[in-house]
Order: sequence, then C-alpha cells, then structure tokens
Amino acid sequence: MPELPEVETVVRTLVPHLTGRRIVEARFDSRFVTPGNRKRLAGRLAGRRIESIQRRGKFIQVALDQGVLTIHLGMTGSLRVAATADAPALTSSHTHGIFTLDPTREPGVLLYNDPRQFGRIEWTPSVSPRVARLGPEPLDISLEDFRRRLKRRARMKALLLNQAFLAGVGNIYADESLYAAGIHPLAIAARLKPERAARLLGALQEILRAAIACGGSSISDYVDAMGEKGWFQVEHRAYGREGEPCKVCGTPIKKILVAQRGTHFCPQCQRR
DNA sequence: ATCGGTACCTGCACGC
DNA sequence: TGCGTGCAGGTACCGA
Repeated sequence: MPELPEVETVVRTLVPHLTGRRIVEARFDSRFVTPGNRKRLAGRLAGRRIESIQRRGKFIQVALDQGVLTIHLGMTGSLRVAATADAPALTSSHTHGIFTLDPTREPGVLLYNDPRQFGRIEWTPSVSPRVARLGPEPLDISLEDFRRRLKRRARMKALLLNQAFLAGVGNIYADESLYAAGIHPLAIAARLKPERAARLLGALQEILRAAIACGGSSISDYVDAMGEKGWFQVEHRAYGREGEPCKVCGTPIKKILVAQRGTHFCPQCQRR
C-alpha cells in the first residue's frame, strides 16, 4: 500500500483530527507490529499530548509532549479515525492498535489495522534510529546532491528502493519514474549520463507531486485516515500493466524481477 | 562499504 | 469445489 504519496495523504488527513489531542489509552495486540513490551509501549503513550504529526520517508512521526511515536505502515497497514472503538466496519482481527483519544470531541479513537503485520509502531525518547538513517526526501533533494548520490554500482531500480538513498520511494513510484525518464531498471546508477539523471529526478518529483494531489494510489485496499481512496492508480503507465501496450510506443509492458521485486517497464522506451 | 538474497505474515488469484 | 502455489504497496538481517 503505502509509499511516500500514500503516507503523506494519511498524515494530511490525520493532522486536523489529532493535533493537540491527548491519548487517554493505547492498546496493542500484535507481537510483530509492536516488538518488545506492548504493555510498556501502551504505558508510554497513556496521557501523552500530540504536538504534531509529520511524514519522513514512509514513516509517520507523531511528536508527543514526551518522546516520539513512530509508525510505519509496512505493506498493508492503515490508520483510521473513528467516532468510537466499536465501529464494526473498521475493526477486525487485523486491528492491532487502538488509541483512545480525549473525549472532548470526535473522533474518539485512532485505529491501526494491518493484515500482514509488516508495519511497526514504536516509542522513542527522540527521533527513531530507523528514521535517522533515511536518505534525503526526494521532493527536497537538489539535482547536485542527487547526482552525487548516484555514484554507485547498484541497479537503478534497486537503488530507488533503497531508503538510505532516497526516503519514501517504493515499488510503484520507482517503476513509474524510471518509465517516465526512459531508464532501464537494470541500468547501473553510476553510469547514468548527467542529463538522464536530471530527467529521472524531474520525473520522480513530478510523479510524486501528482500522486499526492490524487491522494495516492489505491491498488487493493489503501485508504487514508478518513477512509477515502486515492486515484493515482489510473495514471500508472508501467506498474501493474504487464502485457498492456506502452502508452507511448505500443510495445507490451514487460515484467521482470529486480531485487526480488516485480518490475514493470517498456523494453522499447527504456533501453539498456 | 555495498550489494543481493531471504525471512517475516496474511490474503487472494490462479491453475489443476 | 478444493487445494497447492506464487505473488502482493515493506524493511531487517545475513553472508559474500
């Protein structure tokens, strides 16, 4: 589900409802999503005031009056606000976190759902080390810095997925930006010509901005904190289009495996 | 230091 | 209809 545009959308829809609210109680029931002592985590959160919420890469950072709550949605995590915790449509065996908010106003709860349990919820005294080791934000990085960071032997697709290279790009937007820039996913990063690197960064930024404007891509079940789907999936030109004609040249989109991830590209427009 | 492969977990689509 | 297989927006960790 969630790459940079989806996480950004979730954060934007959470901000007006959660900023300034107090967490009365927190409950967790997955040993995967909340590794370590779940009860202690819940204890850390009880009574805390939410100062601000921001995205960094694919992470959601909730600044509290004491410490930081860091949430990663993994593949299938979702955060939803609801009036009460017994909203039957929003809770299931996959509801692994329930945050009860101060009863002064609605929404009364924040629910964390995650079928595959690849997501993570943690509390740290300050910025999480997992966030600290992220690379720059793709929407902020300068072309000069981007080019410097490309001086590596890795294949372009794998490098775009590397969160220490750039934070927030995932499988969809890696494929879409390489397609838009006409770069083969197996191209070696350090061998990219300067003008092609510029084209890639431009394409990546344009696509990420457009996707945020669309509320992200809803591939199967992604929704924002209000339950709204995104619609950028209708703009996908490579991802999920195996066998369908390239919108530019008509050649069937090909799917290969790169870094163990399904990788979609046009063999005509993206030559090695 | 970098890179690629594997593991983690559940649900679903597909082929037989 | 039922069952096995492979695949899915993610990251961490291991060994080369």
